[in-house]
Amino acid sequence: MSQARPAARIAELRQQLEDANYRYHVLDEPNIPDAEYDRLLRELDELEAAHPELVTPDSPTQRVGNAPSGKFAEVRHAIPMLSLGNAFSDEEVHDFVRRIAEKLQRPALKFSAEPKLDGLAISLRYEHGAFVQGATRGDGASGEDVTANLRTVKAIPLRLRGEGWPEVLEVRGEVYMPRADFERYNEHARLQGGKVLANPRNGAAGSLRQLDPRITAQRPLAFYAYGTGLVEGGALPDSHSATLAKLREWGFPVSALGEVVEGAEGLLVYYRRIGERRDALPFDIDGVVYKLDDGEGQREMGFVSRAPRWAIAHKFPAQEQATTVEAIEIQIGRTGAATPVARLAPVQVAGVIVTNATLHNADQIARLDVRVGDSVIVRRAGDVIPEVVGVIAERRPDGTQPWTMPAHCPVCGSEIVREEGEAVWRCSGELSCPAQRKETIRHFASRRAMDIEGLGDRYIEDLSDLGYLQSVADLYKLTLDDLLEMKRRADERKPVPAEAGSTTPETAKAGKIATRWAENLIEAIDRSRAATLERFLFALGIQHVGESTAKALAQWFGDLQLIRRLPWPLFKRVPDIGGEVARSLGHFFDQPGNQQVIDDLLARGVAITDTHLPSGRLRAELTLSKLLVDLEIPKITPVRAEQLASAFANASALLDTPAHNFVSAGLPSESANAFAAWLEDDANAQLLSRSGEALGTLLAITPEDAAEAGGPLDGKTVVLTGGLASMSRDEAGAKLEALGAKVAGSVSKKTHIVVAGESAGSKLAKAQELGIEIWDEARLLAFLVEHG
DNA sequence: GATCCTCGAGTTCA
DNA sequence: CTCGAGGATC
Repeated sequence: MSQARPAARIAELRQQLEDANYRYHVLDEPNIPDAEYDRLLRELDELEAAHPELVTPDSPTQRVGNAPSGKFAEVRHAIPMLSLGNAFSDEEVHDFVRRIAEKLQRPALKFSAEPKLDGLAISLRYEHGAFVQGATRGDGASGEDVTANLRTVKAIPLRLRGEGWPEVLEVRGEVYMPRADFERYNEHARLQGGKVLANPRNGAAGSLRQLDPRITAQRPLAFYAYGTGLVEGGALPDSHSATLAKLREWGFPVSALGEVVEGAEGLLVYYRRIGERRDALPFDIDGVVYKLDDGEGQREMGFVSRAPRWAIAHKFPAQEQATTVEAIEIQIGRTGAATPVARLAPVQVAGVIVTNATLHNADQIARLDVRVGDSVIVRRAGDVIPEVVGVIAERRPDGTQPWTMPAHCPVCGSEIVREEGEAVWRCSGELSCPAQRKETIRHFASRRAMDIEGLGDRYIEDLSDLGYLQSVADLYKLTLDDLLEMKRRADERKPVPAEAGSTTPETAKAGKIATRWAENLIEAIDRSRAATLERFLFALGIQHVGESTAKALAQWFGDLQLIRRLPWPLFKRVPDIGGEVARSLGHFFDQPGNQQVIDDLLARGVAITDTHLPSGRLRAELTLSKLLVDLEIPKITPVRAEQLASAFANASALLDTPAHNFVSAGLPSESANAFAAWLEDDANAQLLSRSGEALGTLLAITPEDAAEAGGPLDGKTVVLTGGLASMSRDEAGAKLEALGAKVAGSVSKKTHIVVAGESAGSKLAKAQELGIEIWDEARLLAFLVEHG
């Protein structure tokens, strides 16, 4: 750099920075890394500081102004910023096209179509190529002067590029916040304890209304141009698409998704294509906009009140809606978990009517401070499940109270309690609580458990309320007559609105249908009698025992009679079962009521189809030292357990042993005393004795051969995502497991292969990010064929 | 004790 | 799908 010619260097730096900006925001082809950009900007800043006389308002260093202005001035739009008519259905789009075709008497109309960003409409005024004023849309006739804030938006050029632009040019477009930037900003704000933005749209709007442009400069705002306003001292091309192309040349970002399409069919195809990509786009859109492309046609169509007749916005079903909370009720789950659910005034969100939304737990309610009577924003996040995003504070009616968890279960009246350090509150009624009983039955009968088809929620409700089902075992006691009687009584209880003049033949028909239903259900229950151990264990609904743990238990121990009598520390020999889960299993089997249910189930014909000996892999795990560690005795570390195990032959030898004998075994006196003290508790001594016996029994029956048949996928972790055409994901998972793979539910760096089916989502994205091997369905099928 | 990875549990509507 | 928490690992 030559000190003698700072002006030349300044001009060069500005050019480089502007080019970089243009390539980044308009062409989407960055040419220099961010760090390099920052370096150039710093150099320019220093040069300008040394030569203040060379600073111009359109320099890239001058984006962020200083003094907060007091208030926004009003700006009158030379040409009003119009609103657009809306279309919500295909029919309305056809009407729109038909109206134009009739008036213009022209077939094959061409439209310029582009996504409608969910941001804030603004107007930018350029005089002789320099950005002089920017305003919000306001009411369309006049808006607020937010020039200082708009200058901080890097996607907005401070001076126009190229040539041929009019002396005065107003550009219209949308300021928005890209979704990823919004998330990043919020994450940062949360960490700093700052204010979190409700959604990208509000974020963009709020950012532009900041009085201090230095705050706006920190917000990740972006911009797309979609049209023009006043044009003086020059002319624009006479079609919308060509105008957009010109704007792009002059330095404005223009949506890359814009297209020129023909006729109503073309518009609808475009609408669907964008709709499919909606979730994957980096920004929120609320629809697409169609504009008649040629200027002559536009002029001929003219305006109706304040909207052009040559353009329309075709909206997507709203993903977020406002509604009111009519009540907050709690639901009791299978484990007694009390989940608050908001009852909402019905509202259409993303195509379905939503009346309920989970509030997860009491903490969540406290965080959002949702109250009965509040207006709230409801969203169907990504998939389908509605959630309350936030409260509209301004609309809170007077006299509302913060919500609190009720002290008693609304179903059984038992106390609702919360374990130390846990997030969930639980009804303490256990199986005396009808709600928990019903949920337990529902879980038992569910598809992935015993798979009793036709036993819907309503019937569980009725059967349970009318006393036919005290426990899951009673399912296998039901007779055809029971079911028919139940149905009759249930109908009496809550009669179906009786149709006047209902005739006998109809009643007979209803009777036939009921009989048919009952027969089918009885048959389904009968089919479920043959169950795998894995499904059966899962169906019991033991806390912390889901499908995966149930499967591990079945594989390692193989026999229900063994499992149901195992002291809890032995469960810890199975990988992924720790103290918490082991105790939960022990607690379940310790309860006589549960053992009775199991006995009843077996007595009524439930038969485990795959009983076998414990897995050979278990043998290596069956040592006294491991058992001693699993008992969680204070001061007994693996090293101390090892010492005890080598000095004593078995668990019973440890009983009734004075502490000094433990010291002779090599234990420090502290550990020896702690162990002796632990043994003094009868319950502990008994647990040790029982566990020792169980250890011996297991050792006696566990086969020696630990070798497992090695499959081609041994040791590989596979994740399935998306839909497969040739089989269900479950089937594919079973086949992969048969080849030795471990099928996991989520992608991590430990994953070896991801099988991506149709419309795979975030898991596929994550796999690509982590550079994990990805198979499509064809690859999977080829592999399965190759290996049997 | 911290961190990463999984699993369990709960949830909506047609 | 998302959250919370249990288990494994360093």
